[in-house]
Amino acid sequence: MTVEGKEFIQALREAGLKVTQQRVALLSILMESTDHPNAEEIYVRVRGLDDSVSLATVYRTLSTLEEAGLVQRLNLENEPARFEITPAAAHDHLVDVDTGQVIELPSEEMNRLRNDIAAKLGYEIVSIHSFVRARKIKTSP
Amino acid sequence: MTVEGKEFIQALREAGLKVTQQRVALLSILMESTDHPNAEEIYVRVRGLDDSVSLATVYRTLSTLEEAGLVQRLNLENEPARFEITPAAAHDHLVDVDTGQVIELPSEEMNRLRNDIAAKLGYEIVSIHSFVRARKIKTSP
DNA sequence: ATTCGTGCAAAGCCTTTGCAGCACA
DNA sequence: TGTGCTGCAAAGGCTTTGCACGAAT
Repeated sequence: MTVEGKEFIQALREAGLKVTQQRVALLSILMESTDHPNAEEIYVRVRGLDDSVSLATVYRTLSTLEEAGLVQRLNLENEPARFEITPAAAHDHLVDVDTGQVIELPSEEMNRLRNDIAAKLGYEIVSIHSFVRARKIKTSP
Repeated sequence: MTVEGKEFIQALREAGLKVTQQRVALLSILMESTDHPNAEEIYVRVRGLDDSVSLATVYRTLSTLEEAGLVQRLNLENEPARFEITPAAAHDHLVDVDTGQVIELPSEEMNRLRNDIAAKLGYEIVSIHSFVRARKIKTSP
């Protein structure tokens, strides 16, 4: 399930979830965030829209939305989980080891290859959780 | 840095680490484990060899060895981290969503492709952290 | 009117850390 | 002998949960 524009209100209904102001606020924030924020960061941003939202609800909502397939969780290392709206096409992530910045790595070829490998073992992929830690290559100074 | 046989004693020295019985015990256990155990499981197994080892040391040693490149940490979802001896060739993992079993997915093509993608963005890969959650395909019942 | 979702505060789980003593180099 | 490592127990960080109230259907 993918979400675009403000269609997430309908997406919530389709998932059998109540459309609460907290969920709308959280999804709005997540839609306009491109930096893969963690729960705490989402919490702060959401409170800019609706200062009644609690951190517990942020966590609960993120889990609920993840289960509904609207949101994807990134488990990087040595830091709290980050989140993004489920992208139209699955993609890997690149984490810059020096800056911590997260870059998306869309690649159909990658997805195809992964599916093939799994299929050969008799599996169908449910979800992908992939990131590389990488460093900027120094171009001769 | 890769470890084979009982060469890990030398590997420890090369890393500038003391060769303690706790580290030897832990590495021995990890070498003979193919199921990607977590810290608690490693702890139990290590105590079979040396019942003086504490859980704190297991955690500390795993972190130390990871930093030295001898051990690799797998951060799956909703479960404690799992560990493996750093494999000769990097590989992805497949997690069976029904059984929890972890299967290794070696693929040179995958690694090559990933390197190319990173290189095009001006990055060199430091480490790969990739797994898919997947389900066995039902062959016509 | 029900049911589901929320806020608050407390608890939980995995992991790390301070300190004093011990083992390896 | 000196430095690094360990065990113990306590603390820490992120996340979940019990409960009573409130909001969405």
